[in-house]
Amino acid sequence: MKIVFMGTPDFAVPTLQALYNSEHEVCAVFTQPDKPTGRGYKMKASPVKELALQHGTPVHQPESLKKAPDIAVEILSKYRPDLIIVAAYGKILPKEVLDFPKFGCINVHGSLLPKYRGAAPIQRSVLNGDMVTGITVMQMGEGLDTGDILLQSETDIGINETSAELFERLSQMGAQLIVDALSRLTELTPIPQNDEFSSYAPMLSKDMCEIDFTKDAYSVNKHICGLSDWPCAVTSVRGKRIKVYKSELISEDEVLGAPGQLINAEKFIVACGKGSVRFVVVQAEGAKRMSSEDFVRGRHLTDGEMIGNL
RNA sequence: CGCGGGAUGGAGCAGUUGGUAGCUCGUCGGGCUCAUAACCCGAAGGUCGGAGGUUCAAGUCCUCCUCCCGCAA
Repeated sequence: MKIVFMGTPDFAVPTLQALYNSEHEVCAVFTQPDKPTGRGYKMKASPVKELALQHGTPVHQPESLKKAPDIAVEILSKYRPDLIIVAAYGKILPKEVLDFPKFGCINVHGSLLPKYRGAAPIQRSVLNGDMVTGITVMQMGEGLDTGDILLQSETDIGINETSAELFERLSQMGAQLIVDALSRLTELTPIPQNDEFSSYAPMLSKDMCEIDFTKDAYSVNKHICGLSDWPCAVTSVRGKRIKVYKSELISEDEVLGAPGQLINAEKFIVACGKGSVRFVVVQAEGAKRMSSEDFVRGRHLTDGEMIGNL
């Protein structure tokens, strides 16, 4: 089949790679426009664009499909795809595009729909402390992640698993599930989503990053896991901000100290409202990401010291 | 040319008004111990990111460069 692929971030890369490895033909790729980003505002291409360029696939980066559906259709007319596959593209597809290919548009989504429709399904599932999540492959409709479900695959979320780690796993699962779906596309029966059980997973923002140690240890741990790698949970040590990339749940029920108190400086274990967590990977301002052992070593932290809220 | 912090033995940090480089850990050797990631004794290991400059003297001051990071997008 001739396929047009639409996607942007790392999550979409394994799926695109799987398509390149398949017998299908990726005739064009759509991705978000390059953006000035990082220090110095250098222009940066999306991960999907990088992969597409390596394979010499034509890349299109329209600002909006919805505002100019005629242009989108004009581009698609050049390729005449049988199918469009969408993975975290980040733009709304207008009806004209959805209806263009013979087999319509198929989307890979990082949650068990109808749960967690929207931008940040993976992080939200971690933040909320869910035990299970998964991948949904669906036929796209006009609403936001509301299309009929073709295939789903579940996976457990590890107790200390970060969003970044889950991202990696789910992106591989997504690629596999798309390949499955393609191989038996005509046999699959689309199942409508039950809107009653739907929920929305809004984008993450930086104002939610501060760690609240008055919460129980399970929640604090999930807060840290859910926000890693980005935007990343933050707290402060001796008046300086630190990011916490990875943590471990140490204990859950006992009250071990004031919330935010270091109960084991050497191991970087911090008391929460109930229970405690251990910081595993942290990063100070101006410094590299490092293990908490290294961080603690140079700073000579002491037991009983308070973390956060400075 | 968005704002700002940093680069010091293998790792993480300190280094005061410029005067021969310290700390915690690791490594190696030895000791204690039934034993240990524990404890004791000892040792090795640094062109202080790079290039210039000021000075009797520069990790410390000035200039340029490279790399890393925080904020903001």
